[in-house]
Amino acid sequence: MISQENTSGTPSAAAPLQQARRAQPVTLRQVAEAAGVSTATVSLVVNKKKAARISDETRKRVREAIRDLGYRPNAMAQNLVSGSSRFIGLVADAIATTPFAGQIIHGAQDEAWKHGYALLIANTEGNRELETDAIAMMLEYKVRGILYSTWFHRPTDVPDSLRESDFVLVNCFAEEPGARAVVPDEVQGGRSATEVLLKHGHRRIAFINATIPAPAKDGRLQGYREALEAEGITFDEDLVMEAYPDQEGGYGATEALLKRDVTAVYCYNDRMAMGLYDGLREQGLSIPDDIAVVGFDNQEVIAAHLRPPLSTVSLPHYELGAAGVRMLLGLDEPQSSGPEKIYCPTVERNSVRALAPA
Amino acid sequence: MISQENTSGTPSAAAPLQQARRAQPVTLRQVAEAAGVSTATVSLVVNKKKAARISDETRKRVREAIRDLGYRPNAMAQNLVSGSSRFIGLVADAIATTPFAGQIIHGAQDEAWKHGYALLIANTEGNRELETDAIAMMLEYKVRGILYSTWFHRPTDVPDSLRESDFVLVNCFAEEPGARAVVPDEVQGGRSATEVLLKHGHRRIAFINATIPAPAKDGRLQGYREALEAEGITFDEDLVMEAYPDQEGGYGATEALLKRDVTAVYCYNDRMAMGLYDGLREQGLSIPDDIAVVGFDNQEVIAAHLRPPLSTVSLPHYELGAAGVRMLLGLDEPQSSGPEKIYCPTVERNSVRALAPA
DNA sequence: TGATGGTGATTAAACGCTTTAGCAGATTGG
DNA sequence: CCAATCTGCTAAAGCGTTTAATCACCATCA
Repeated sequence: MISQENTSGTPSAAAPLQQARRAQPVTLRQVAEAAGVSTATVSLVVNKKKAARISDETRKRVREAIRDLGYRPNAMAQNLVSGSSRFIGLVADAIATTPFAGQIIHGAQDEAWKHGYALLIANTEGNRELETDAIAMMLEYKVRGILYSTWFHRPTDVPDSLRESDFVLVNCFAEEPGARAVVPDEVQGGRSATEVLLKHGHRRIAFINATIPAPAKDGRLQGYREALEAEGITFDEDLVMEAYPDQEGGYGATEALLKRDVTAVYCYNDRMAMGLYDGLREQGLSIPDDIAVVGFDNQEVIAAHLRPPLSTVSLPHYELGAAGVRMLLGLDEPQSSGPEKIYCPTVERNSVRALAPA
Repeated sequence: MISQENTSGTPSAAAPLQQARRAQPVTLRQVAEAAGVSTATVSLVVNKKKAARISDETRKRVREAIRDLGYRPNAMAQNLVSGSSRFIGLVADAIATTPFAGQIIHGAQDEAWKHGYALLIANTEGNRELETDAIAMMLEYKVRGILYSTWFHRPTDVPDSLRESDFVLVNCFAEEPGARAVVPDEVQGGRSATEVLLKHGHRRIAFINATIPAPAKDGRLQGYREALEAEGITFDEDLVMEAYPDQEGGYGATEALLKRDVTAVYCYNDRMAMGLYDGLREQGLSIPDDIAVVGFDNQEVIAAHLRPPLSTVSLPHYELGAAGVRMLLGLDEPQSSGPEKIYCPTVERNSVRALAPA
């Protein structure tokens, strides 16, 4: 633990209030000298090579030296010599606005660590230039591969430099053949959302869809249809409305919704549901007694804390991140074609109640 | 662009549907050979050393070789030889639940990149074991230093291994002398929140504080007092209430609030304000006409989309991240003592209106 | 003419580690 | 008793860079 620069034991005068100047990191060689062995020997015990023939005596001496000196291997030197880095890159387009990217990161990190990889993350906030720099940085660190993720499910184009590495698209996809991708299963999610309502006896169920085109818009609608039809209910186009997918949109849809005489409504997302709550309340209607509501996305801050707490369908961001890593590493059996679709689980809270028999 | 393993031009049969097997990264040596010069020469032109004497002719040949081969420097080799890595570690305790950590990351990354550093991020989700592993990983990558961040402002203890590196606490602090820290200026924030109300003519202003102890609880209250007193209004203890700092808490505080006969209320955070909105609406009261409301935190999903949009005070997470990096790198002049306090700007929306003269 | 200086490059060592081949000495086998 | 085998360890090469030292060549100058 002795600094090579300052063996006097007194704090450097140059940095009086600062933390003590860090010693140069301890190297293998220093451990070797301290233990009176060669660096090769130290390396062998550090890496617990079973095959290596080292006496228990020596092993012990080395381990003590390691402990005494506080040795930490230099991962960069290891990567250099092993020829392959232990990094996986993750570029995200919006880490700072929703927790969605955070959940992807969380999942990716857990899975990556499980396989001995560290995550190199870059946040681009939609800035193309930053993105290019970020990918360049990852390429220079010779990452094992790159996860290219977006905060909402959408088509994307593959940046040129991305192609210099192995990559997987996460929560987005590209037409480009050979571009592997993981996305949420919107259709199944839409089906699940509708089934929650169906299960409680609702038959006339409205769907407030988004106005803006997106895979979610089509998928969630289709899921709604499928669930209805599986119950023998004919799809009624009049029951699907459209609004801008945020609180204001949901609020604004209230009037149109009430004209439909439904007992339940499935909203494109939680934010719309939040707005709708306000609209419904203004009309003196109570949830879930007068009308049942389900959302989509499971945005905790909103869904779990609305009054009553909102039943919704969860976007599997954590799983997307984890599955992205597995796909990158080739651990899942390869998809026959198209993106891998991840299941969207439903989370039931209190915005749906069994329909009282008429 | 020619793979050493497969020069036939046909895709490897081993990976029919997969992406083409990546070629081994191009090295300096290969560029040197292609350009007919030594590796030293290539290195010199890559790094644009002004001092180096290289003919334009050679420079051009080298650059062409670089372009043709698609050369990218190996950052790990660079770090190795330069003796110091270009990494800054950032450990966060909750990236997956709120966007707060995301904003810290965003700020830290921008500032780090500005100085040529890449961010090595680890999410611990409050798991001590993960945290230890994360710090170990960063230490092995010989990071320049570590930013240890928490998602809400609180005291923390410094994990032992953290001390092996330079570090800065971000959004948290420790008694430990020499532990540098950056935190939000809660007192100023509380003052600002109150001033928004004062500025619009309000005099009887309630404060719904949190029940759980935290620097924010004390600081925001003190700011409230200071702002009041600066206006010559004597602090009335009866006007400060306490509730659990979430939606339910805010909702539950409605009744107590209405007993106080105030024209405005300042909530400990946006989530409480959200609950309070519900409570007020149920009482048939309108915001901001019957009562003005300000929150704290500026949680976008909530504050910007409540009806009416909530005026609030922003927690400067982005700035915390950036300032953390600057402090780590020793770019800001050192604080005389205690954590550096970052300004909390107010963001005015529509939940406050000038008080009509009585 | 020989010293001096400038130009444009190269050589070689070093960074911290892994790993293969090999060495010396002890033990065993025939 | 010598060869073969085993045991415990080390020497040295190599990973992809950077950089100080050096070199060959040519022009200039006294």
